[in-house]
Amino acid sequence: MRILKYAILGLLYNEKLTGYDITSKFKGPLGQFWTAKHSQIYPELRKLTDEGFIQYEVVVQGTKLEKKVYEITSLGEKELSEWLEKVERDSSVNKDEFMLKTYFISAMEKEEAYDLFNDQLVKRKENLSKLQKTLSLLEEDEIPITFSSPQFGHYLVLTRAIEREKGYIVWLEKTIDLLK
Amino acid sequence: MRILKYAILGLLYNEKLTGYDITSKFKGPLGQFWTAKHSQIYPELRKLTDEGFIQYEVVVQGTKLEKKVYEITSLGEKELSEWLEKVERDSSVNKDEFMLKTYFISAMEKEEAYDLFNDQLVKRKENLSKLQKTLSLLEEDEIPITFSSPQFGHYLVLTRAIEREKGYIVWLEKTIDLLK
DNA sequence: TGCAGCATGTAACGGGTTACATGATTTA
DNA sequence: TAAATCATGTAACCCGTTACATGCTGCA
Repeated sequence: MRILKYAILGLLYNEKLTGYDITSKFKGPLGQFWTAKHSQIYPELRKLTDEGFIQYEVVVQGTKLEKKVYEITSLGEKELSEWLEKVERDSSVNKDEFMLKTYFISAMEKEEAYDLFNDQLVKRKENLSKLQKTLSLLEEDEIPITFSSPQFGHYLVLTRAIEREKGYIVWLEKTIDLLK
Repeated sequence: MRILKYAILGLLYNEKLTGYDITSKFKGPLGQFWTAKHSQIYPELRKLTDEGFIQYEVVVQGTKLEKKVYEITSLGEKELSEWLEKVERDSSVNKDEFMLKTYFISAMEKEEAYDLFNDQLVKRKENLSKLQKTLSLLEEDEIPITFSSPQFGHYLVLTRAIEREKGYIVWLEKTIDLLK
């Protein structure tokens, strides 16, 4: 129920951002666990502004380009806190089309399944190395990663995403062996 | 794009099922990676019937209760195969509300974060033990798990779900240690 | 006989994607 | 100067959830 609302409030908790910036954030590590397209973000920003959870300032870039720089209001911070405190009653299912296909593996030719699993293995490895590069960059910064630094959440999400990919890869390799 | 369509076709590949049966399937291990409510399933069954991918037979249960038992047509099998062969160009994001909150951990009180992580740990452990019980039952059956037995997909999905939960739990425990 | 589970549907609404649409700025 | 990127919006459509609505069957 309107989780995007909280994602935006959370992003604005630490810094002022434009709609475009928010869209970009979902292309980084955060995007491993939540995403939204700009076509969803702009109407949501409008709505949050109307509700008083955020406000914006028009900043002129160059000579003509007007951009809206959003910041969270105290009302918005309160709203964010309430969501953060609340435990979810039922964690939503992680839909995975590849695993759905796997469930129906008996309807495939063995060779076909082999190809499909190898393709998935390549993709997962690509994602893993991308994530590992991001982690290296984060660790290079030398900024100590402590609780209550905005880096901390970033770091936790990255390590979780990396471990998740590693686990997926191990399982894929094990399964590919069974298909030989 | 209409993945539920293929989920239903896949389920009907091995056995004849009613709408209710299909709904039940999503409550089992398959539901770890894909789900749908009956309110989505019945209209989809209607659509697939109109498209000629499935057909049904009315069976009377007891004295009055008429149920529709669906089976896949050869056209449906062809459609299913095409989907199974095709590699996904972009694997969809696994949305995870808990990880979204984690990204914003710097906006939480330490104690609050601690409670949240412990709650998640309990939930994940519960899910893990449920999955492990299901795996035991599957292995008790003594039916050899070979490629092209419908059990194989079931087995693969279960082992993947179990490994996924284990990885999540390890990460949660590691993070809880950091919060002490 | 009462209750859990079997069985099937529809309606309203909200979430999310794809496509349409436009224009400015920065950098190679 | 061309291309990539920054920047913002809308419209149509599909997917999915919640809620509404009904009735039968099997078992304790």
